[in-house]
Amino acid sequence: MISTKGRYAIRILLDLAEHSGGDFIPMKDVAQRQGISLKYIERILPALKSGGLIDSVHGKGGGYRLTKDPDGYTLWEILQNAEGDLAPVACLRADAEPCSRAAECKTIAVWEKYQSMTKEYFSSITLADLLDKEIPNNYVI
Amino acid sequence: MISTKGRYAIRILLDLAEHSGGDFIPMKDVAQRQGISLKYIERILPALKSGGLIDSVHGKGGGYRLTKDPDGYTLWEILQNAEGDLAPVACLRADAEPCSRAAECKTIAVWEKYQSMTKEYFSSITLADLLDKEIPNNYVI
DNA sequence: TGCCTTTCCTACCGGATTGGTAGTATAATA
DNA sequence: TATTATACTACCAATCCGGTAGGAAAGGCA
Repeated sequence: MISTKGRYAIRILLDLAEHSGGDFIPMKDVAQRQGISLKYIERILPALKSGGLIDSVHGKGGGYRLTKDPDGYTLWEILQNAEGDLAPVACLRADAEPCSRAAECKTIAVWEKYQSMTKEYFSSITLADLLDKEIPNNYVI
Repeated sequence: MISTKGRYAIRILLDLAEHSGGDFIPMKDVAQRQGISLKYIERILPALKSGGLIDSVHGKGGGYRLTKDPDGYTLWEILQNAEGDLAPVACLRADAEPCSRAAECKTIAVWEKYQSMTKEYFSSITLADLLDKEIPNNYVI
């Protein structure tokens, strides 16, 4: 299951895309807008920064900024950076020890295909796609 | 991620499909063949029984038995019974409390589509499909 | 009746992960 | 040097994972 880390990462980057315009945005503002604690945001961002998705400057006037245009970010790369591995089963994780039953395993192909489907799906969606999805005020369920 | 519960459930049902032929099979045998502890198997099976996927008899000559032909079991129904909910994010779980940001959520549609893709994929595969997947002895990677 | 086999049920347990919070250090600016 | 913001580290409660343990209950058989 995709945890809050991955979901918040997407929301934070979306917020930056909406409010930045090239400036550095302090996370204090994002935290307030998104209703996520500043402290928790601070724990999520380092992974995104070390992945090159954002850069930052300290001090007054500082904050974070996207390094690319919104259509340059796929959900797949955001989730990979925020969550680490996104494997459907333990034996397909990058750090998995080799399985002794691999030779006779009848299900591994099922998981592998699911994994590649997952990668394809999230790779097909960019931040820019989500930016368009503003829901009108008069939207009624 | 799909845990051992779901994966073992598939392996156990596959084992029953291969070795049953209508008889009740004691889990002692399945445990030995599959290399899973009997005690752990005993914790997985009640969910499958209450879901109607298998039935059982006590005592000598007893054990478990499939209630349908192998092509009547989709991986989806097996996983649902063994794992419970298979939602990609917390807010799509059956027991989720309503999200206060739902109205402005730009990502919910992404998760919903992923969930339905997942359901479709695992619903398209039956136990019988996996039975055929015997890997020949001379198979070389 | 008693014994054996097998399912069924409940409790426990160590380790990892999740979803945070707290405190402080460090960098940059004014 | 005061302020603002990121960066880093430690801690914490709750839950989940992957089991183990001990027995109770049901059914078959001698």
